Amino acid sequence: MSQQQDDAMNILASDISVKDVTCDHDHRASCSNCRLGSLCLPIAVSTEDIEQIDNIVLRSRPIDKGHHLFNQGDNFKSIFAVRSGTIKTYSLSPSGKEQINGFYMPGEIFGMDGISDFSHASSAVALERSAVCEIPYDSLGILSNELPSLQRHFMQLMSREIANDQRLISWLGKNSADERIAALILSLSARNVRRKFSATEFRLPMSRTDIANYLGLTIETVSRILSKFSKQGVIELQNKELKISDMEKIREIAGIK
Amino acid sequence: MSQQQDDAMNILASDISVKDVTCDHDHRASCSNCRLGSLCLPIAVSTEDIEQIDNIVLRSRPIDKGHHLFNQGDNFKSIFAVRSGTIKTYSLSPSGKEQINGFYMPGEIFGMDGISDFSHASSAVALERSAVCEIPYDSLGILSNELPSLQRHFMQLMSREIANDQRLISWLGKNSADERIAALILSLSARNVRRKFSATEFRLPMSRTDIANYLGLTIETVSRILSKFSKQGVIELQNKELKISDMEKIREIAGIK
DNA sequence: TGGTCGACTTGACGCATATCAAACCGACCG
DNA sequence: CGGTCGGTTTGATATGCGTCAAGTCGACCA
Repeated sequence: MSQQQDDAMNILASDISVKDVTCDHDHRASCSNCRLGSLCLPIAVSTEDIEQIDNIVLRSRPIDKGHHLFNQGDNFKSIFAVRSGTIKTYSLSPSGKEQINGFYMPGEIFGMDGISDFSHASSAVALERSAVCEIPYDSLGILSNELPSLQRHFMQLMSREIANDQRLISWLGKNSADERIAALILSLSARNVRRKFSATEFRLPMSRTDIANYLGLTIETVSRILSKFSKQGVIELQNKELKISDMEKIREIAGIK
Repeated sequence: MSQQQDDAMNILASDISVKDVTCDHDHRASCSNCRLGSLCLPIAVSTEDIEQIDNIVLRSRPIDKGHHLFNQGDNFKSIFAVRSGTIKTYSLSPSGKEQINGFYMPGEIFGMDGISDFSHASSAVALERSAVCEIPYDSLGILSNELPSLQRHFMQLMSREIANDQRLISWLGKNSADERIAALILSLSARNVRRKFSATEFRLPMSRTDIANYLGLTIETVSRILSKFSKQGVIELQNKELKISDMEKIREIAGIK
């Protein structure tokens, strides 16, 4: 593996936070100087407005791998933005089966499924050491009244979540295991690009089990298909370090997504 | 089939609109006297507020079966509420395959996937003669500033859409064809109940092809399973007229949803 | 150094669902 | 009345993925 790749991986895995968060309550980072700003905040929001937002956002100390931000059924108080690391959300069916609803990476917002009935419909857990910003929903509502652009932005965020979910529904419904996995790889790649990292080399932050669960497959199938892709030369994979060797081919497998 | 059932079917199929909409521009029906009011409007909204909402809502003449309300890629202007009939939304993959995203019945809201980038991510078509209320998004934004409860309600609606989609993701990912079909039947039944109609006898407003597409199955599998359910005596089915004979059994098949 | 454990890989086999093909049925039309 | 057509049902066969089982690899620890 190249040094350049190592660098990209390290940046991806640890991102902004690692040095910032060594103190218990890190209030130094703010929305205005956050490197993710334009991803998570409305572009339309002016500098003064950002300061107001800053005032309501709570910044947590780092969340260790495996620790929960909230659990299914908890009272809904806040939505969250990922600052570093990866968060997965999942729900348990009445019979106790886990279903992963999404993976959230830096700059992405989650927890919006709790708004409708003031109780979280899913649980959120850190897949690696992560940091998040917590945005209390009450404060957000009040602030939205003063900042129409903020309100619009949140509608847009929720709308995007809806569109994303519906795209996932399409994949799951009628695509083969090959297509699903290729599509996931492309999704991770695109989100990496959005954060100005490599489109072709990154670390899979989740386990094979999580990938399988998310895509509605078994872990064996995921493993087999990743091996097949490797043998075909479209990817290179060592543990969780992924390199896309043939982007065109991946797109083709995914159905030109 | 009983007379009572016939009545229920007719009401379900035609609902409020048929007599109202024979004139070209029907402005008589209003949110305040709409029988669906409490389903689609915020319960918290007061009577005076409803009048304000009334002012921004456009009521369309009936949409004939097969006609579109909007197409994928169209500029986003409004969201819609179903007054009568059934609307399906679907998107086309780059390769041209259709994927149905949802079926919307009276009192339900759709079109919210267009907010994020001002362009509809899906198309909406009437499965039968239907009527809808169109709510211009601009007016809604302005009005929301004056009516905080309206804004909250819309956040809730979108949140519910997210939660619904995520539930669908769970079904599609890891459930058998039997479970999917049983779950769809239960969903239709529950939505009927919500509108104060029969839980056990109603008309399937969509074709077998649509059911198959929505659930990620083939039409043959859908047909076979519906036949099997009939033979087992858990449902009775003649064309699109459905009667649930053994609700417990359906729940059991669906996995106690 | 060797041992254990969890995450992952690989192989053999079976089943659920897709695919292919044909027949049925009601609606509409000449 | 017969003919055609779209939507649906039913049957025979193929296959993709799940299931079960065994094996590999790396991390951690005594």
